[in-house]
Amino acid sequence: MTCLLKMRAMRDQMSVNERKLADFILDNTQLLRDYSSSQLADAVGVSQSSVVKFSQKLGYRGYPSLKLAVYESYAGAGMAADEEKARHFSQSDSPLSTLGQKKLEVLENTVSINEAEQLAAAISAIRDARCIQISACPGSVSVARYLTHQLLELGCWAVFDEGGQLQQRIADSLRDDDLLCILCDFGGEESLVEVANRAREHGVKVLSLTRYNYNAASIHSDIRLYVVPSEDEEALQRLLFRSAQLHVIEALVSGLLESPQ
Amino acid sequence: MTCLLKMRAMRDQMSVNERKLADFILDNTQLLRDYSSSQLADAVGVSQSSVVKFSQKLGYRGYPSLKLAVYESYAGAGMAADEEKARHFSQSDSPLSTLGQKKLEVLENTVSINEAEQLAAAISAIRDARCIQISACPGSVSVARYLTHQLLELGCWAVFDEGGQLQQRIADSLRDDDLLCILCDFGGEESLVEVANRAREHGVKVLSLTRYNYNAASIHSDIRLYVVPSEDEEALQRLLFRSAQLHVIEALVSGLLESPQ
DNA sequence: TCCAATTACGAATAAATTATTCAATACGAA
DNA sequence: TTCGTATTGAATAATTTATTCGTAATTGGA
Repeated sequence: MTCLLKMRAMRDQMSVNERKLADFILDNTQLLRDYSSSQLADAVGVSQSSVVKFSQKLGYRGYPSLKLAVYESYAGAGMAADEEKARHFSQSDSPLSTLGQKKLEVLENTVSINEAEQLAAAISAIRDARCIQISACPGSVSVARYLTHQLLELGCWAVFDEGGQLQQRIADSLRDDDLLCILCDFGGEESLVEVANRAREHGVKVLSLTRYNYNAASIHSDIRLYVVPSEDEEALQRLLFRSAQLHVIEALVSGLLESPQ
Repeated sequence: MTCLLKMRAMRDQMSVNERKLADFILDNTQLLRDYSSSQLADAVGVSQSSVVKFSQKLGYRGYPSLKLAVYESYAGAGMAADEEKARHFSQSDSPLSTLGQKKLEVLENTVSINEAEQLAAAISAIRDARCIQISACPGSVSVARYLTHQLLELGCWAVFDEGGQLQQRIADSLRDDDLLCILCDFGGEESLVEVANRAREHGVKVLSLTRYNYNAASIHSDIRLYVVPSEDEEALQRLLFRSAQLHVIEALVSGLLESPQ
């Protein structure tokens, strides 16, 4: 900030050419980036040596130093506020970055809604379980598969009934040191609630990851994790929803990595 | 961020002197501020011309450009990244938020490394393809499955050979209006490159999503998407890698949602 | 108003920095 | 091994930056 400020402050006590330079730089700060001393001189209409002397008068060793100082100054000021986005998620119309914005929002909400103790409970439940059954509503099948894969990779005995026809049978064979994971969006899915209830009768622990609202699946669970859906158009909302589910799952996996056994 | 990232990513395929330079710059980024090309050359122990050539090889006009880019990169990292992340995900220390930190970093890097035009090309390639074969190295199988599922849900004719034994056969039956998607981490996987080459002989377009470096799979592709790996301990790195892959895939899906048919 | 005395300015030039050429050498694939 | 390619640094060209110096403009008194 200092450099540009200094220029503004001294503007009044400057000579004609110096003021021309100062004004130009203050108005076209970002142009300086790729101007050499003589280019700047031409642009302003002064001699190249004046540019150098101007730099030195402001206390810099020469033109390159001034240039850098101006750049620092500009970056410091502009970044924090408006230009930061542009720089940060550089090409702002790339699908990656626009999605990134929304995703960030959803993930933030998801982070803030889940209580640390529920997560911790989920992690130790998974770690301590003998077998893990995973059940999902149609919209979360791909996420469920992903979870299953990750758990198997970690050495957990996880099973996911792709079609859903065997859900009840598998649940019936669970024991009290097993875990049932339910993934769904609304949490109203009849069959899932049914499975959860039957499992609980056997003393099986139930973990649910659902949309954040008052729903049947969540109510009938011992451990409750949530996802906060976005407010976008339906298809995109589903995408973001799964993304957030995946985020929670990644958190579980990373928790398991940190505290193995 | 891009410049320093690029250096890190390319480090492995650099020549001796180039690597020396890269290492020095990565380790002493802030020193560069007041080093001339020959000072840097002396500090590293190479010739001044090597410094210039290094700059040019990385895509800059010359040493001053590189210097500025490094400076931007460094400043950008210091401000935007750190501060912003702190603001967003700092509330608690639950597994969700600590993971969030790292994840954000990886995603940011991934966003900044992928060119918008490559993404756009990927999206239209998927949209226009008659059939899409998906092939993946072991570490990316779960991601590949996820991608397959999403594409099927969008009505794209996608197929993924789980075990990998049929890869070649399926590839051979692709036509020139088809697409082959390759997902892998290092991109060296023999069989995948082989599949890509055979497919290309049939005029099939190849899209790759690999770790950001100079790798065989990427080279033999028409459309190249990348993921920038983190520097964490291995298991976590893999987790984050997949997460970033998923992010790119989500971007593709969201792109397809926006421009259907 | 006029006259030093100081300051500002730019052309010319010196100095420094950066970029290119080129020849020697190292490296890899055949 | 051999050929072709890539890497490297010394020499040098080109560009950029800094200084010198002479002239012009400005200031501040008589």
